[in-house]
Formats: sequence, C-alpha cells, structure tokens
Amino acid sequence: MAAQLSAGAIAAIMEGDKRDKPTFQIVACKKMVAANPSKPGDRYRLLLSDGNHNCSVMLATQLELQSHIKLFPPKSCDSSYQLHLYIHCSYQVIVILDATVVASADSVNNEIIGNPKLYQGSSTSNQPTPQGNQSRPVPNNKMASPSGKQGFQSNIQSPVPSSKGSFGGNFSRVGTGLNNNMGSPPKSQPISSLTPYQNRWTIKVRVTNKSDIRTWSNSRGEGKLFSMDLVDQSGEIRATAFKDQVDKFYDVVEKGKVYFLSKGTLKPANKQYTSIQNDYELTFNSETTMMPCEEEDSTIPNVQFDFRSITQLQDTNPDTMVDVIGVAKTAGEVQKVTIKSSSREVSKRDVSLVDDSGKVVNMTLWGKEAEGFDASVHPVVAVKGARLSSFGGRSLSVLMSSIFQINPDIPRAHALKGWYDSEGCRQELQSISESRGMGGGGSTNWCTFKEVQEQNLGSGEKPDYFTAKATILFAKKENSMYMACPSESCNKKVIENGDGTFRCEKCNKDYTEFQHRLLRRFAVFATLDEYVKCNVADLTDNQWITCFQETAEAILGKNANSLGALREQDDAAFNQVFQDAVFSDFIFKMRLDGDM
DNA sequence: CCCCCCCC
Repeated sequence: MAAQLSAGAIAAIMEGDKRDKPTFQIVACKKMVAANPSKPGDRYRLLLSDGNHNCSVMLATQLELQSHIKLFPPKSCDSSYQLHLYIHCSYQVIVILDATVVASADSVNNEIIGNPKLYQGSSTSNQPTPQGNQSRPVPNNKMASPSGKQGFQSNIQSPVPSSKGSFGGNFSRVGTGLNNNMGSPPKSQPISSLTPYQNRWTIKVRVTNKSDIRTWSNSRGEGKLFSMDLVDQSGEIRATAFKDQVDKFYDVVEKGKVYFLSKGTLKPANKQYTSIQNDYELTFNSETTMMPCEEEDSTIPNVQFDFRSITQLQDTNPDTMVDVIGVAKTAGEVQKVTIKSSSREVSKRDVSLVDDSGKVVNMTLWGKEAEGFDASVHPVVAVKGARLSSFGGRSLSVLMSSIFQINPDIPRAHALKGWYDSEGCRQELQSISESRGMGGGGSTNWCTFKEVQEQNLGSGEKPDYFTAKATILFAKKENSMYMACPSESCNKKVIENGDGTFRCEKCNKDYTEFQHRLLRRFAVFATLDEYVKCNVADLTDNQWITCFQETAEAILGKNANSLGALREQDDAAFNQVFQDAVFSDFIFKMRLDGDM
C-alpha cells in the first residue's frame, strides 16, 4: 500500500505556508563533494516530489539523520522512497531536519508517483530554477529595523536531536518575495541551516565571545583579524573578520548583544582549534552586514556549553578542545614563567577542579585570569573551549579563545555547588592529573636516547618531554657559571661597572652585589634497566644535556653561590665537585626542543 | 587569510 504524498506541499512551503510532517518521495539522491574532507560526514542533496512538484533539498549534516542515508545509498539513487519529513524551510533552500521512512521503494514498484515537475517558483512563467527568483528585491538590512513582529513560524515538530535542547520556532522564512515587504523586520534563518551551498542569508545571533584584534605574519602574508562566537536556538558558529572587515566591525560587535548578520563565506571548521559545534565557520567578506538588534531578544540563548565530566576527560583524546565545569577546590600560587619562544613572561596559576563524577583535574589559568583567581571561596568554574592535554595524564589549559566563567548562573553550576558544599568538600577525590614533581605515574614517557632518536622526538614544532634514567659521563666545568642579577627571578647576566657595582640591563639598575648562577652541560648516558645490561659499554647513545640552576645544583650537590665561592678560593676542590658527579645516576625529566 | 595560547 503506497502512502499518499502531500500533493501541493512543495509549492505551499516555498510560498510561506507551513506543513506539518508532509510526505514526499525521494526521486533522486546525490552525494555532494565533501565540505570538509577530513570529516567523514557526507552531505546529500535530494530531489523530493510531492506528486505535483519536484524540489531540490539539503540534508542537514549535524543531525543523526545521516543514519537514514543508509536507507538510500547513492548506488540506488534511482530508487524511489517515501519519507515522512519534518522540514525546515529557509531562504530558498529546504533543509531536512528529520525524516521517517513510511514506505519503501519496493512498495511503489520503484516508480515515481505521479508526474512531478520541477518547482520553479510561485509564478511558474519565467523562473528557470527554484533559485530563479534571486533577482527579486532582497531585504535591505540597512533599511529594515526589527520591530519584534514575528514572521513565518517554521513550527518544527521534532526537536533537533542535539544536546542543545529544543529547536525553537523563531526562525523566519525569507526571500521568496511573496510576503516580503520592504521595511519589515530582517528575516532570519537558523545557524544550523547555514551551508556553503547558499550564499544569501540572514541569521539572528548573540555574540557570546569576542577576541581581541590579533595580527599575523607568515609566508602566506600578514594581516589582522578578530573572531567571535555566535549563538542562536539552533546552534552556534564561529566567525572571523580579517583586515578591512576588522576596521568595519570590531567596534560594532559587543559581547552579549544580538545582531542580524547577513552574508559571509562558509567554510569547513577546523575542529582542532575550537569546541564550537558546527561543521562550518563563517568568514566575513565585503558583502557582510551586521545590524544590532535594537531590543534584547531573550529567545536568543547565551553561551552554549557541552560539558564533559572530569572523569570523562580520562577517555577523551588529548589535544582537543572541551567544555568543562567544576568547583575550584584548591589553587596554587601565581607563578611567573618565561615563554621559551618569545622570552615573554606570563603569570600562571594551577587550579584543582572537582566535580560530582568524583575526580579532580588540574587546570592552568594564564595572565589576568591567573592573577585574579581566588579559590578560597570554592567558586564554580565553567569553561568553554579549554585545551585538554596529556600532561600528567590529563590536564586542562584555559586559552585566550576560551570562555571562562566564574559562578555562572546556570543549573549545572548551582547543582555542583550544592553537591560540593554538602558532600564534595569532604570527599577524598582522585586526581586524573599527576601531581607535580612526581617521577612516576602512568603517563610518564620513559625513553632511552636511542628510542628518542628512533621516535624522532624533538623533530616537531613543539618540544617533546620524556623521562630517562641516565648516568653522568662528563661534567663540563668551563664557562659554567655566570654573575647574575641579585634581584629575585631576574637571572640576567650583570655587567661589571668597574667600580665594584654591577649593572643589570634587564632591571635597568646597578647593584652592589651579584649572585652566582649555574648553566651546566653534562654528557649523560641514558638507560632502561634491561638496556643497561647489554649496552653499558656502548656509549653511542650518549647525549649532551643542558641543566639550569636547580638541576645543576642537584647534580653537583652544591648550590651555585657556594660553588662560585669555591671557584675563587680553592680551584682543586672546585674541580673535584665536577669529578664527583661523574658516574652518578639520576632520573631526568627532559625537554627536547622541537624546531631546532 | 588565523589556528599562537605559553610552563612543567
């Protein structure tokens, strides 16, 4: 028994009417060129028939609907299927958000029902394609101002199967021209319906995050950019403005505000750098317009988190971006660290984050967020787009692009705070981050130097870290000490002024004293226990390593200042210190710098 | 067209 098609539904939908769960037949199916070759998700365009008309539609990729595709693989494109469809119609493009098979191709003998003609617009006289009415006037966002009057309610029956909750019906249909009066509110479509296949659209979005302006310079050129996170009921997307667009939009865009945003280039998103849930991201171009929405529209949500519990982080691949929420149980002191690549100094603070999955994770804050953080009141911390790393097992870093919120007013935060105050604060929770200074731990990368070579460690752009048991073979004592600035954590080499004072260029100050500092080079031989047995005489795997102050002091068993004094007073004893270090064994945690 | 996000 063949199901009835919803005759006339295509024309009705295209002309602004709404149809609940119309039934169509799929008369053709075409796999599109992958939008993002690195992503397995394919994109399909279907030719639907309501018995009267054909219409080309897109399947939304973000939906679990992809599983339906298995029912009509490209091989059997010519077969006919009937689908019970929930559709969302937006600017000249119908995007299928959900569908149910109600009849197989076999049940209609693989034949096309009726004699459908391509739908070519409401006036069928001279519209060559369904896109043929592009020549009609389009809403002019510069003239239009939102009045709060709602347009066509798409009234989607089935919520999008997504963690983001229900897919509200606040999207409007635009652009068919029929009910498009100039001066009416800008019509918008959902973020989730944006694709590279459609280039005229308007979305109504809240800016939930806005970056500073950043400049870049590389082999492909240089320029400046800023990026922002945009959210509506249907989802989220990241947008970036370059160069001229920075000048045009940076001051217009205000975090938290709602905008009508029209036109831009959609391109595949690189998920490596964001936790924004969209296969695409948006690049502003010369046609892009962005109009503030005059009145606050509370139907446009704010930041959308997709939290993972701390225990789940153990099973999440490192070097990905995650959303996390937890209670700050403890926080370390602010530390000043010097960035190797730029010699820049930044503040960092490690925070222990706990949640009701019963686990603790270490999260690093940087800069002002590190300096201003107070864990004594155990605030709830929510982060969108924290970087998960494998350091110490699993740990987190809050990036410049992350959204970092303290005590956000969301249900999950209140629940966590309640859990912490009533029981969590007294529980002994297990950390998924190795505590600092520990030599062991499941994640320690034990290597011999031979293995370091075999694995090409240190050949990437980033440094590699490994741990080796090694024997000191030789301690080079020449030029191993220098006169350093006496001020704390400066360590800059001072210049002797000749009058008994010492100049530090970094501090721009003269001092009456200096401190000795060590910068040591040791030849070492790395071993693993079974490796040493057969290779102890083989010194091909020796390695020069550089040790800074604290490590060198540990190896030599003397602090730098006493060693400096010894050098001046007793040359033989000074030399003996270096001799004594030879053939002693240590466990070294080493950094092998990349990009050498 | 960025995608650096630091340290152990």
